[in-house]
Amino acid sequence: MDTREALLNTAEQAVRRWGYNGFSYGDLSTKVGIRKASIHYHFPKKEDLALALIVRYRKAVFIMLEAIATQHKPAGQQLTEFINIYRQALGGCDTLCLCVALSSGPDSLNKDILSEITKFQTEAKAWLTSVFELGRSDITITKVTDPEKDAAACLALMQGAQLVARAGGDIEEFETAVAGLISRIST
Amino acid sequence: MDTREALLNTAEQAVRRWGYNGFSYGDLSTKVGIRKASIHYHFPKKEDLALALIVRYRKAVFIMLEAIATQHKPAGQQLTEFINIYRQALGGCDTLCLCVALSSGPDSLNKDILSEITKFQTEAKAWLTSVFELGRSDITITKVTDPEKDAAACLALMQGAQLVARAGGDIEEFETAVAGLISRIST
DNA sequence: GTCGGCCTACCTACTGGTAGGTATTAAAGT
DNA sequence: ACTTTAATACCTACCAGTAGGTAGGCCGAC
Repeated sequence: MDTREALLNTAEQAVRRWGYNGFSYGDLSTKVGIRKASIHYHFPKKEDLALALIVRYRKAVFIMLEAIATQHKPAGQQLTEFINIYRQALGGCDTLCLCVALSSGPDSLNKDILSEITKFQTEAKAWLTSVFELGRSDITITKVTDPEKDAAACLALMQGAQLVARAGGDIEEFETAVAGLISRIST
Repeated sequence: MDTREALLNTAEQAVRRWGYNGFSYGDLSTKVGIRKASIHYHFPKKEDLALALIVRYRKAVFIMLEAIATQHKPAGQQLTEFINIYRQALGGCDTLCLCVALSSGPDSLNKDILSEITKFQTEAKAWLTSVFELGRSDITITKVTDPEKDAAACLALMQGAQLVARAGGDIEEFETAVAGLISRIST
């Protein structure tokens, strides 16, 4: 397997579980089976790794979202699939969306990483906005008045629901929190 | 000033800015003007400090919530004040609700702290549930069907909105995210 | 004379990061 | 064909800094 990719995969798991400060080059080295110093060959600074991580993550998510959009399903169904992404990202209530995990402690994060997080959120809101717009016209999402605000609220709800569910260790908390949104989807 | 309280105040600011790993006894010692080792006299382990922190925070918040509840204002107004608490907790977009800050990286957090977070969220949801129940009967909150789910969604929305706003560094992101909820409040 | 509250001095573990060396491979020069 | 060069991908050994935490002493107040 590609070492670089193995490093990214391992680091991603760690960050989504414990946040940016929750992993070290030392941890990575034992888990990937490579000496600590060798990691610096692939990612000179920890920030480089983090940046590569979130760029990869953002692209991966938006490949998924574009795939959903190009199928031209009803808006309600697209929204359901969006919620599913966040539900699945929770795993066994011990992982978060990488963006949520990183945006919670942006102390150690430099400008580039922070702007990547912002970019992720901007793109997500844009995608959601068009879904809510579609939902208003194809009537598969009810009570849509301002798609942009709905999109912002939806994204915040997903992130918050992940946080609450993870803290409680119970995915049911996620379900309860998003139930209201789901009930607006009409088949 | 009471040293113990000064430690808690300083630590709280730090945690709300940078999370649990974002402060150290070394930081505290310089900021409070006490030697590092002396902090261990007040809080033998860092976990002890964190626990004291969140217990104090939870109690403080619920004194505020009870104060709001006992005034017996319309539900819409109570909800507005709840939102205000979270808005103010954001500060200049560099602080979070202590619970949000802590629940984002629960690696280093032991059982006691985690159960305090859960307790906070349970109590918050209970408070919100009764507000939404009231809102349904006094008709100051619209579209209330399931108060419990509304409460869970509301709490998640607040936490998520804080996260998004903090990452973007713009309080307008908070406003946009909660606009939909606010629009359900009828005067 | 005991105890609260603080101190100095120190410890181990670990952090991210650097310096410099070593196989292996592939291309380039003659 | 044979050598040289260079890049890749790793290594050992080390660094300064910081983390949380401990041992034991000092001193004023009751």
